[in-house]
Amino acid sequence: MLKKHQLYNELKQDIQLQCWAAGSVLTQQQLAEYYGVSRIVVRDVQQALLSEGWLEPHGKAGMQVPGFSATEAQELCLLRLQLEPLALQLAAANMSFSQLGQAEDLLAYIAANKSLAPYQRGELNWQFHRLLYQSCAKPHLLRLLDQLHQQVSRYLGYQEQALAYADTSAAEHAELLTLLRRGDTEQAGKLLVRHITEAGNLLVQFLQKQQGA
Amino acid sequence: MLKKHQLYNELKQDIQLQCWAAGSVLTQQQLAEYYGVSRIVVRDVQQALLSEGWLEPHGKAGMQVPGFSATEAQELCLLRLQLEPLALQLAAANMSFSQLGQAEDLLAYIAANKSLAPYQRGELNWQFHRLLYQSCAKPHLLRLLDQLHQQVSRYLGYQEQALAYADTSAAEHAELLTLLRRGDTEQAGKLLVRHITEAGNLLVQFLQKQQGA
DNA sequence: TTGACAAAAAATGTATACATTTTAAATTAG
DNA sequence: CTAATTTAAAATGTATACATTTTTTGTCAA
Repeated sequence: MLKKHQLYNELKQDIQLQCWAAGSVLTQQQLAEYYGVSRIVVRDVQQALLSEGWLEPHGKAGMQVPGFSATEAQELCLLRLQLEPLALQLAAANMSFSQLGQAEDLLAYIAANKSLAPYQRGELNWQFHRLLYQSCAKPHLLRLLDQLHQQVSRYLGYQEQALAYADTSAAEHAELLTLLRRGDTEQAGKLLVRHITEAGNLLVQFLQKQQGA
Repeated sequence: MLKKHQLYNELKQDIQLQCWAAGSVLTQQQLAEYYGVSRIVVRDVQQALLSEGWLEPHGKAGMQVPGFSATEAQELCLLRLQLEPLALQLAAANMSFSQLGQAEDLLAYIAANKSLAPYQRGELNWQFHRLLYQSCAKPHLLRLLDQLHQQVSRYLGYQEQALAYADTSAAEHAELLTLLRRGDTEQAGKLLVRHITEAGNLLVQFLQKQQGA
């Protein structure tokens, strides 16, 4: 029988992989039966996923799997641009070489495993970014960034479109590390802005095309 | 018998008013007995308050009432400065006169009731700010701002120190409205930055003094 | 006295049962 | 046949009971 955090992970992933289609209304009973757990557990998990944007309220019965919109993706990109460069700038001052090393290990690991599942790759990429911001010592800022990442990662279940971008992305990550090691915070910040903007534009364009069709 | 949202409001307010001192560990049973509700309800409310920063995890038993620190207040101010001017700028383009009117009504109401409880005054002040940002049409940005406000308002339970600032604050609010009505987004943004910075500094200084003692 | 181990008490997690609310259906009056 | 009101079904909220985990207390041996 599934434990709470297991159900949390499974349901989240099932939503990301669109096993539950956007727009579906998921009731407690339905999920409890499907995953073989008690309704209480479902309630807790639904509540958690609700506060993280993986589910939306739906009147008084059930919760709804949210859809995708280019507008929302654009907003998320805007917020990343507003907060991540700040986090990087603040972190740069306190960043240790061991952290830069950890980040480099992550890049190497991603590069070595060419055939990771999209959502795994996305998760590791975020871990890389997260590592760069870690030293900013601003818990609330980091919390907001984690939330934003959750929202963005919901969009990256798709992510066939992002595979084309993987190489560019990896190259920019490496360059980011070089600049940080050199202490060139200024350039690192500018690169990060480009990096986020590019990824955002790619996603937005993809969604716009899809909305047109 | 208290309903869920009633318990939510009462407990939150009791924390803000320091009926439960910072550092206290609140168990489900304790709260269930004290407020005369079932543990299930307490669980839900605790979870909600946890995600909003009114409670913190505490090992595996109970949740802890968080304390106050000048550093945290500083961070919250920084984040407000990073996000609220952006929201105002985006909102300015779409702002209607009826919204400006609503905001003005709010100011008048606050001015008329000199003897509001501190937390009520704080709530109304935020409603004013919120109204100015509303038209930005960025749900996630507004959500983040609401979260930040919750965090800040936790600090304003104190707020004897903020009473001295009330007049200045009201004057700046009025000036903000004048600038917006005139369409001078640029100046309005600058004033907002000053406004948030001043309030932040006052709070931080107050906390620093208190930490010294 | 101290440290470790065992037993009991307390707290949380989870399931089941019941109550309330909401939604859908069905029946009836116009 | 339509609309409205009533009735049944379904979903969620809440309480109680049980299971599991954690913490504390107490005892015994070194």
